[in-house]
Formats: sequence, structure tokens, C-alpha cells
Amino acid sequence: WCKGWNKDRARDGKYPGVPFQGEKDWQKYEVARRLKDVVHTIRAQYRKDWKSKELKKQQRAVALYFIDKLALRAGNEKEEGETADTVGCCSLRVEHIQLHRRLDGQEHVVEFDFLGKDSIRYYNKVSVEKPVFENLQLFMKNKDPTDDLFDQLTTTFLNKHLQRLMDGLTAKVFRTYNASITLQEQLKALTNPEDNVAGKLLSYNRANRAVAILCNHQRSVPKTFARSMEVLQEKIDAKKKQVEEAQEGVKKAEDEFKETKDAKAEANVEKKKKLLKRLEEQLAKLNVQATDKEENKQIALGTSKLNYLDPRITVAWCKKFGIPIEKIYNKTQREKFAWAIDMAGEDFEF
DNA sequence: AATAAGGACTCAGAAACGTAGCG
DNA sequence: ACGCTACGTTTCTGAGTCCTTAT
Repeated sequence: WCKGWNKDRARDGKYPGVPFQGEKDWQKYEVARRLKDVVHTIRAQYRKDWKSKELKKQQRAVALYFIDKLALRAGNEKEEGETADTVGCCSLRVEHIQLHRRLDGQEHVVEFDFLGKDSIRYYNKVSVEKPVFENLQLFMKNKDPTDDLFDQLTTTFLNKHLQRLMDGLTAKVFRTYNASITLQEQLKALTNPEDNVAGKLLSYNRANRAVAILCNHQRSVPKTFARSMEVLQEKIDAKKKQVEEAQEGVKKAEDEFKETKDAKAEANVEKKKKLLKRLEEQLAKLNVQATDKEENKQIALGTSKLNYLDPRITVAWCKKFGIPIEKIYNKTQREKFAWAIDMAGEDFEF
């Protein structure tokens, strides 16, 4: 009962020393927000370090660039053989990247192909800045495919460096920071105040999706995906037909009104128009659903929503556009993010 | 001072579960 | 009404991060 008392009564921040519900989470996002203030100098710093005379610093600077730009994981070394052969940034091997001086009209392209956490494949082609490209060429020189790309670098060394740049900063903070800032930017860019709730929710999902893609959160295509897509398409087709019929209905009613000019016929016109409008809205909603579903085929939104996105951004967005929070967070999630729902106003900025 | 071992905590996707809506 | 199914939610369990401590 003691636990229960703690949970219900004490964990609201009123009692010093008793952590409030979600405090750990809150702290995590506060660290990420502090990174926002210094990220520019950090970027300037690693740019400079690309030109460093020390190989170790060069490697650290390029790795950090990947972690920042591509939201790669740190990549600790782990015992060989015992575990699956997966890598992160610092444990990348020569065989995991290919360099293209130009590709598809872009310059200095790095092609990544490796297995990351949980053996999820990371495949990406990225145009990088010229010094990075040249550094990579240098790091790969005279090496076998199975050699470490960053042979001078460890996660410990990298994190020590980051700790010096900002209190509490580690490699994974970049993931949190970039995920949250991307959500905020995308929401700003995609939300149209004129849209109805369904349209705004689609925008939210798209912003969420941009983050999931950045963090490489994948899922296998659900077994029932093709089937349920078909069903949805059938619904759309049926609805289209209904809309057409309703259009004819309107026309018919209008013709009748022209002939008779009586009030009853006029009321009928209004009725038919209303019906048409309702059906058109339903059709639009279905189309939105279909788009959303297709775009989401292989992307898992849950992980970023739960672990990377500062919930206050979402809460603020909901408040600003009058979206009920239940449309985004289910009951469990609302409990998890209760602190944020409580804390954030519509003008919260990450 | 560098490295290894261990462990707390966080993150990852999918299987299992429950239920609302459908015919 | 009644079973079915598709879907959202919860649970499960393993993987990865990063810190502390021992050597």
C-alpha cells in the first residue's frame, strides 16, 4: 500500500526527494533541449576537426557527423561470436560503406549497408561534405573489408569528448535531440490550420513518420496488409459510387424545383446537397486513411513516439490546433506522459 | 592510465491478447 | 443476435548504451 500511496499522492513533485512520475523521461528531454543551445558550436567544432592532424580526432569528428546527421547509434564493441554481427557508428567496418564520387546527380555519396540493433538493416545513400568524403577515403586506405572503419575510435573516447562539450551529453542524446527537433519542424511545416481534424492527424502522422525514417524504425509488412488495403480500396470505390449517385440526386432535385418552384422541392434540394456533402467528406476521410496506411507500410511509429519524441511538443500542438490528445496518445501513453500533458502549454517550444 | 566485467536503464520489434465493428 | 476478423493495445524478451567498479 505504501507503493500505492507513493504513486498516487506523493509523486506529483510536491514532495522534495520523491521523484514525480516520468521524471527520468523529463530529464532525458531536458538534456536534449540543452543540446539545442550548443549544437551549433559542436558542429563547428567537428567541422574543424575533419582537418585535424591527429587521425584519432579526424575519426571522432566524422563519426560524430554521422551520429548527428544520420542519427546512428553509438556502436559499442561487443563480444564476437556470442552475439549477432551487428554494428553502430563506431563499430562500422570498411565493408559497410561504399564511396561514390558522384551518383544520381549528387556528389560525394556514401552508401551505407549494415545490420544495426536487432539486426535491422540500415540502408541509405547520403551526400556528404567533401572533407568527410576525403577523410573516409583516407580511413579506408590499405584496409581489408572486415577492418574497422574508425580503427582509432571507441565509444568511450567519443563520449568522454562529448561530456566535455556539454554536461550530460552522450552519443544517444543526438538521437533524442534530432528526433524531437524534427518532429517540431515537420509539424510546423506540414500542419495546415484550414484542415479538418483528420487532415491534421495525417500531418501529425507524417511528421512522426519523418522521425521514424530518420531513426530507421522499421517493421515487417503486416501479413494482412495487402488484404486490408484491398478492403479499404473497395470501400473507397463504393463511396465514390455513392457520391456520384448523390450528385445526380442533387441535379434531379434541382430540375424538379425549377419546374414546380414549390417549397417542398426547394427543401428537397437542400437535403440532397447535405447528403452529397456528407458523402464527400466520408470519401475524403477514406482517401486520407488509404494514403496514411500505404505510407506507413514498413515504418514503425511506436518506438519514436514512446522513446524519442518530447511529448510536450505533441501536447502543445494538440492544444494549439484543438486536437483532442486522445487522438494521438492512448490511455497508457497518456499515463506515461501525464507530466507533459500537465506541463506544456500551446506555446511550448522544444 | 587503460581495459574488462557487470549491471541499471533504455530501446526494439513482434507475439499474444482483447475487443469493437462487421456481415 | 452471434461468430469472425481486423485492429489497437499489452506483454514479452532480447539487444544496445553508458556508467561504476575492479584489476
